[in-house]
Amino acid sequence: MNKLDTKEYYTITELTREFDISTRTIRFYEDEGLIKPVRRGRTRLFRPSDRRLLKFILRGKRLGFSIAEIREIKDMYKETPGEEGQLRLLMKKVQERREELEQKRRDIEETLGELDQVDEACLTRLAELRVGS
Amino acid sequence: MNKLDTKEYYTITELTREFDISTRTIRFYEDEGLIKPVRRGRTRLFRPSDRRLLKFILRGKRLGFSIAEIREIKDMYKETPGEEGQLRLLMKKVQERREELEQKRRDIEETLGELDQVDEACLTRLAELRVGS
DNA sequence: CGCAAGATTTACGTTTACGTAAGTCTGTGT
DNA sequence: ACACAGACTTACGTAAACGTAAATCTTGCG
Repeated sequence: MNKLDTKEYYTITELTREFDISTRTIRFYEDEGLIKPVRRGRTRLFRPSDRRLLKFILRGKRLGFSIAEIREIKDMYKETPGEEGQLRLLMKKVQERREELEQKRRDIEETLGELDQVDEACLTRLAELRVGS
Repeated sequence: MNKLDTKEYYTITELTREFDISTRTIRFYEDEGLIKPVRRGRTRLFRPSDRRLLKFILRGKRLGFSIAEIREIKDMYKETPGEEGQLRLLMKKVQERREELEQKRRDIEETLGELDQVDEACLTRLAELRVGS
């Protein structure tokens, strides 16, 4: 279906180039148990699912989450638990993360607003220079 | 005008309590040149502007920015430069940060969407349990 | 066959952002 | 006068997230 997702396997360097990260970083994530590529001999082979996971990790990093937090969030996607207590616990965690993300979103809006002000001040100043202040 | 912002000075512990951080953290930010509280003897006195700056720093941290990045962003607010070249440079930096923040925002939306899915799956599962799956 | 390219493991090094003593100093209440 | 709370400096310690170097291993190509 999707050309980008139909490739059987990716090599580690393909991924480092696509995402602009080092091999060390990818291997580190594997050490941390976040990715589990298959092997041909000693060589790692990354499936599309591994690639998606890597994307997920990097997205988390951009949002300032630690490896531990990314692991926790990843675990929430694992499988819906069967027992009610576990379900409630999971929903609680989901809610916490949601609130955290909503806070981040507010932080972003505020910061963007401030940047807009800087930008406007710059434009004003530029106009002044044109006229000759 | 604003009660929360009319206090002349805040002590370091007042701020640690308000923002739930340690004195070490605040002093560290001062060492990094981000805050410059005045002194009465050796004791630090934080003005409302220092408090706002601290808020700004913590907001940056929540968004995953490093101290160095926060410093850079803070410097963008400093004063609108007079020279055209500097103005263009500043506007370029502003634009870069803006794009970065917009990326973070997209990341947040995606993550929130996924969390919603988890939540829904939980609710479905709960309903099944009620009926007796 | 031989070698350069790209993969691997092992392991020590480094930066960032504080944590955590240890020892002082100072103002305030009793 | 004295203790005690709260602030300070100095400085070593640490967890997280990789960077980097060294020493193999494998494999396709001329």
